[in-house]
Amino acid sequence: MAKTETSNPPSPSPLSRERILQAALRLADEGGIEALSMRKVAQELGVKAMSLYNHVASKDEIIDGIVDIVVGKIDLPRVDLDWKIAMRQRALSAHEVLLKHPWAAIAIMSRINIGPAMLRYVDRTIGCLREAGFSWKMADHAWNAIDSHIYGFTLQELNFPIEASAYAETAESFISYIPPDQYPYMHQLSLYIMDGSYDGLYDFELGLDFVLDGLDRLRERA
Amino acid sequence: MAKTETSNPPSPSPLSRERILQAALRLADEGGIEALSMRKVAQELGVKAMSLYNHVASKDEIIDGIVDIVVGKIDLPRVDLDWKIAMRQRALSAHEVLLKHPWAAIAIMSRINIGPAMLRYVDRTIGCLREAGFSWKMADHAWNAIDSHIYGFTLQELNFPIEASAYAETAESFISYIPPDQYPYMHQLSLYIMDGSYDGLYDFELGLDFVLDGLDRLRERA
DNA sequence: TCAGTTTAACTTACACTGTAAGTCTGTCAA
DNA sequence: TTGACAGACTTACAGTGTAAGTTAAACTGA
Repeated sequence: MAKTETSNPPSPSPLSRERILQAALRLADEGGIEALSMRKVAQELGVKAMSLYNHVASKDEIIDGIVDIVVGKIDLPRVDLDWKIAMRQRALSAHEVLLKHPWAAIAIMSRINIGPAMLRYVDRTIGCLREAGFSWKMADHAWNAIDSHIYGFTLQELNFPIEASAYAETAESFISYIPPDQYPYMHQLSLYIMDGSYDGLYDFELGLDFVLDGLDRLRERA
Repeated sequence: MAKTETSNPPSPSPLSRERILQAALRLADEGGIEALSMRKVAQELGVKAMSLYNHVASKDEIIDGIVDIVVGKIDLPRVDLDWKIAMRQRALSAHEVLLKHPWAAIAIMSRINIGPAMLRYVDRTIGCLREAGFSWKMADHAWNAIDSHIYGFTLQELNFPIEASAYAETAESFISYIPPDQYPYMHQLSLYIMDGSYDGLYDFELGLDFVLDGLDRLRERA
């Protein structure tokens, strides 16, 4: 007899670690990481929860996996460029990627991640700084200072609306919690944001340049 | 008849929002925020879970409450000091407090917090900067840049051992994940940490000063 | 003093979570 | 044809937050 057409792919779409991670990533992007459950991932793939365990060891492994996928989207620093330009590009790319996956920054900061993309990312960063003349110790400190700004800034940003127009609205809805007699400065600032004389948006590059310039002076002194 | 001795305090230790928050804070400090459940908090107080709802609206309100308690422990910036000194003291105090309550940094960064301690903390910070001559907009940006460093640095730090000796051990346990051919720079750096030629500890004040110095130059230029 | 109201505890129940453990079925090699 | 195995399945358990209803004690006004 002729073989059935199912013999090539044993099922219309066989489960795999890759397909599970993609589905989980989709769910996290849509509803945040707290919307991620084994049952929902399974449902997304037309399968029961326990079937996932044939391909991944645990939910933690799934989260580690999608974190590494996201980290893999960050542009690696180019060693052929001036270190400051390379670090700036890397930071801007990281900032952009983390905004696209709002759950990711916290996931990265609250767990130890040693996926391949993360290791490559850190290795290239330290390498770029080392080649620029930083000592091992200073390269390590520089990387830490830059990333402190990337993650700290982005996390603060994610707690607030990104759009300037929404910002004025948000200020308006919060102003009732900020009586002028108790919190005079915050009250005043909120008024400025509400009447549009200031968009309230922060500038990622401002703090980034403070750090990069400081590192530059340190490098020249050495 | 004489009144029973229970008439003064109706029970040996009546439940209250305050007592609930203290118990929750204790639990979070001991086992992290994921160890915090309504049932465990209740048990800690010799009571059943649902009784807590007579005093707090939800688990979220408890978390908001303990976050605000922790924020309240941070030294407020003193307006009578030079802004840079005041901001440095505030940052060091925040860093110290966040290390004492390792769950708090993430809780602060991943939720909108408008408790009284937080409002006072932000108000005094903006006020201090405003009195130092920053415009409203620049005061806002300055506050954001400084806090990006505080939270970003502390969160990275919390994922790693604080003790120098533990650092070398940690490097040793992770080195097998870092083959030298794939991650040459990280491998090298790990070796330096393992053999003790570098303690691997980061310096909170390094990045902090980059930000403060950058802000200072901005202020002088205005 | 007694009835009525209020407070704050209680129990029960529901829908959800991650995952340990065991079962069934279809494909392939020998 | 048979045995192995992979990969799906079901069931079950201990945990979660909290909606809903109940009970018992304490305070209040007549």
